[in-house]
Amino acid sequence: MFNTGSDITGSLEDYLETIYRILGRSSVARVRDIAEEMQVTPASVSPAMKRLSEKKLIRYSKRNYIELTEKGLFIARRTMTRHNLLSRFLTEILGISREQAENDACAMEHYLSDSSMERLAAFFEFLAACPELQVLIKTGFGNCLENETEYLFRCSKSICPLMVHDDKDNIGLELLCLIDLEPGSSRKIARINAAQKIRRQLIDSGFIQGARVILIRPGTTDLPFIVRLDGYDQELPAAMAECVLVYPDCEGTGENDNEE
Amino acid sequence: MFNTGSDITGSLEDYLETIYRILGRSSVARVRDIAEEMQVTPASVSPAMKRLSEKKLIRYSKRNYIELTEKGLFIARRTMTRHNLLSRFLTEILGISREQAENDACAMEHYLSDSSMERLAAFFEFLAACPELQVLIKTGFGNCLENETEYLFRCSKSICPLMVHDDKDNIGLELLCLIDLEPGSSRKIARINAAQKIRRQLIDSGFIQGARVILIRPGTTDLPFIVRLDGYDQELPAAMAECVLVYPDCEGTGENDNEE
DNA sequence: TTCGTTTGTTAGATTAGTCTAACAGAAATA
DNA sequence: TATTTCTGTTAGACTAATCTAACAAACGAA
Repeated sequence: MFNTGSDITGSLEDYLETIYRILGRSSVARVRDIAEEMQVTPASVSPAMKRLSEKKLIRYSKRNYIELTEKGLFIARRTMTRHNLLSRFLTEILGISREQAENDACAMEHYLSDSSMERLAAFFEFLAACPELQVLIKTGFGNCLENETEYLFRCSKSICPLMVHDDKDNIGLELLCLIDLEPGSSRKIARINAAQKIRRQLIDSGFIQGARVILIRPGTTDLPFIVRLDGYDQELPAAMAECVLVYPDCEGTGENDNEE
Repeated sequence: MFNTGSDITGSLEDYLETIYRILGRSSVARVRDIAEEMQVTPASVSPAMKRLSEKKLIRYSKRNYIELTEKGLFIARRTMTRHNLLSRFLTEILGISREQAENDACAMEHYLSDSSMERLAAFFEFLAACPELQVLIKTGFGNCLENETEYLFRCSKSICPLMVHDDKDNIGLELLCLIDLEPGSSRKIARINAAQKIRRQLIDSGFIQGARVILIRPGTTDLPFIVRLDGYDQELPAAMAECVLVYPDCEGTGENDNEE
């Protein structure tokens, strides 16, 4: 349905990757092994092997062992590498659980382009070359995630020794709350100051750092705020609007300007 | 084929997202607009609208305007948010071109789990709260990418003021080259010291930072090295093996230990 | 009001991927 | 050797998504 980089489908890439993985730990790969590993029936594997065989990605004659061709090996390895890179990013940088990361990576690996893959690989090399920076990111971000109950992102000297600004409660420049804006003002979101359910709801609705919001109509505890995002007006109960912190200047920090 | 988070397919999520985007900029959404935006024929859109209608994600009666239901709006927004997060990560952090990033994000957005999405959003908030760190990552990584011809990752004080180790040519601890290892030794990869084609080939083959390699048989300029990776032996011409730098100790730096 | 033009639907084909159920070949066992 | 078990294939059904070609409805303009 979507492009996969190679000229084969995501499903076939998965079959190749699975064969690769099996051959990496045992001497032969059979239909049954593949079916088991991929949680499909052998009846699904058979025709898939036929398709792979036609595309000259595996060597296979009926009821025999399965071998990867040069070309098949290449695609399998590349897919596996994408998988590893994505999975490592999710676990090592974002701190996602191994299981969830594997899940996500399994699906996304088919759609990461060559250039993105290369950059992601370079990113890990960069972090490896800068161990101090890597530690800073991991512990800093880890710290932020830990006090999830209050979900306050504070950049203090204890987290980030780079800080040049004063070690205030906040991040140096004061943030505004969405509810304090004048009607009609347009700002960029700096942070969602909420945890759990409210945080999830706001993020699902597109309230992410760097996104631009316009306050259309202020509200009260009874009357929801109306806020424009992506050119779309949506209602926001006061309890939620309170949690949206924005930059004080219209342009945001300028750092993340990705508007046209 | 793969799980999408919502209980609908990636294709239907795309339709919802497109409708959302169209309604964000104009007052009505018609079959023709959707077909044009998604580069499919109107004959493909019609049945898709029927499927969405059955799932109560849009309100649609034949030959009329298309409206999102509450539930459809929710899925559309969440998909869009995932898209934006992925696209921003690819452009802002990895420095991928906007076009390529859009492409990748378009496909991957359907498979990023809720928890990963939330973490990615938090990651941007974290960087926003630590502007110094953000600058460090962007400029540092950017610098590394720039001198692509020699593709040397050096962590010098000019890039990273955090450096506690000496400002040597290399990253503090000396790296070894794969070709200098004793046969049978197992090391983690630190960096690929090559650009362009050789770099691409090595990465495609799974030679990424943190991956474990075992030198099975040393080679010469004529005889390729044999190296084990993912339990798989592969031949590596000397010219390529020379570019693989590994950590001197068996455990790697310990930072990225993701072996079982 | 009538006739193009635009817009949307339907029919029918195709591809990919999955399943269950039935069958076939090979290996193991009695 | 005969029979049972394991393994793999095939047939047939189904779903999702796309296309082309033909048709139908609505709109606009003369």
